[in-house]
Amino acid sequence: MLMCVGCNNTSCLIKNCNPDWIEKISLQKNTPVYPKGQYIFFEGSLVMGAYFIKKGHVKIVSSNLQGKEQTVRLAKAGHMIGHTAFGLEKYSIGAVTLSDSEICFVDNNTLQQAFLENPKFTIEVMRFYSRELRKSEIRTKCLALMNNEEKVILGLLYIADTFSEEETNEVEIHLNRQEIAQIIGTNSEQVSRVISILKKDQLLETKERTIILKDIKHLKSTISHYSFANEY
Amino acid sequence: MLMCVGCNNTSCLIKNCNPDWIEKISLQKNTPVYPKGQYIFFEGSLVMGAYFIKKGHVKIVSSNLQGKEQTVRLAKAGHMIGHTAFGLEKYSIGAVTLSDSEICFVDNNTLQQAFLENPKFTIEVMRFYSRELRKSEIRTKCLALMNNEEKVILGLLYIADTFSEEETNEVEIHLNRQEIAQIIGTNSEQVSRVISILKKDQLLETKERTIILKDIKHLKSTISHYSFANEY
DNA sequence: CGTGCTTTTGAATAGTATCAAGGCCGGTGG
DNA sequence: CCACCGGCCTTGATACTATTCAAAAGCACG
Repeated sequence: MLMCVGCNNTSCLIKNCNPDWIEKISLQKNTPVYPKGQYIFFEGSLVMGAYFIKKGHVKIVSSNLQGKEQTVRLAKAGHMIGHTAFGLEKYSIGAVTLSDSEICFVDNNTLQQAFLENPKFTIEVMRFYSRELRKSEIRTKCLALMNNEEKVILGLLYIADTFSEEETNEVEIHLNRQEIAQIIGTNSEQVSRVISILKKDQLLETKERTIILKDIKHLKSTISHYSFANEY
Repeated sequence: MLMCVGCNNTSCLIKNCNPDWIEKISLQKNTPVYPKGQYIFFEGSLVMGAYFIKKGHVKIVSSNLQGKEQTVRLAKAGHMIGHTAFGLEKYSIGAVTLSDSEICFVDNNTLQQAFLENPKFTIEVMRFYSRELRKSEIRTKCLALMNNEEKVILGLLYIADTFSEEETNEVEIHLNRQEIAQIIGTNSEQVSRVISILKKDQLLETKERTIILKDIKHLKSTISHYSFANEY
């Protein structure tokens, strides 16, 4: 049994509950270990509760019936995925791990009670959703107005932001071309082309199949006219 | 002074506060009347509080520095716009009325206190943001995967959903081609072309400059393979 | 009844997606 | 250890879609 007290994930939203509730949630939740590439929940399945990422990286995906898949959000430790539903409701999105992950699941009933009795917790969850909504809306704008090259740069920066722990000017990316393409709504060939151009411009290197961004600041500056602040 | 008690907007989130807080907010808020086409707040301005739409329709917009504007969300009575910020923070988006509107403004301090003391209110605001996030993510998918014709249909349905009060199979739309184009990330010519096609197919009529959707159900069915549920 | 804006439509252009082929590993099995 | 196989990546050619440019028609307003 993994207790929340002593959990090293300082950004976990559950930490905003008061001590007895943190213990209550500790006892109720479970925290499976997901290997890379595993589904956490599927599009169309029933919502039983919410997931709090303790460790690892996750993509939120949505498909059409022809099987084309779009990645609509990336999430990392401290993020909440799934959502809180009253009664029966189905996920309109799915979630897949991008790296080995540990993810805490809390069921709807416990969550509802926790919300009612822990205002600070509820407020922080609300603010989390509010922030994510803003980010999603800025992404909508970018995907609507940008050309392919700009979109690829946006995607790489978004991935870098999600995957790098500390502030740095150099980040490694381990997603393949297809996965990057699905984040920005294009195909793997286009991603490959843009990466080739950026390689010529010395903005990144590729070693085997990992991409190494060499100059995050410069990359950011190339698309900075689309939004102020570092929100993807 | 417009008091919340007796306000006919049943879907207002503030109604979830307890009676004394509803009165407190009533006394503090103010409710300007905005004519059509008016800015409620600008991209880049300071966040002083949140706005609750009492009456009317609003578009949330975001621009790049070249002046191209994208509409990222539509909002109607009962929706909350702007967001709750701690300390100094700037809007990354702007809001413009699409029809004559009445919009209640509540400042940050009052809101913070209300959140702390009205769990039900906070929960409903959280759930509102959660729902909007899901809708935004489904929109991301649609805009990424759809072709132009499908996007126009999506846009028309989204507008119809926002503007029509009751469930009906026929809705009038009073936005111009340019405004529709900005919702789906294209230009007015494309919108015009698709509308011509849909007119030939008897799915809509145009009278002067208003668009009348004649068969919402049929329009929905043409893009139904992109998502289940009626979420835009 | 002009004047100016929006809409519509066509044609030219640019950009993106698709198709196809070859190269580059990494893994497997001889 | 090496050869082969399969998957991913890269690049080019082609087809297609969407954007841009332009012109004419429609409508709204003074």
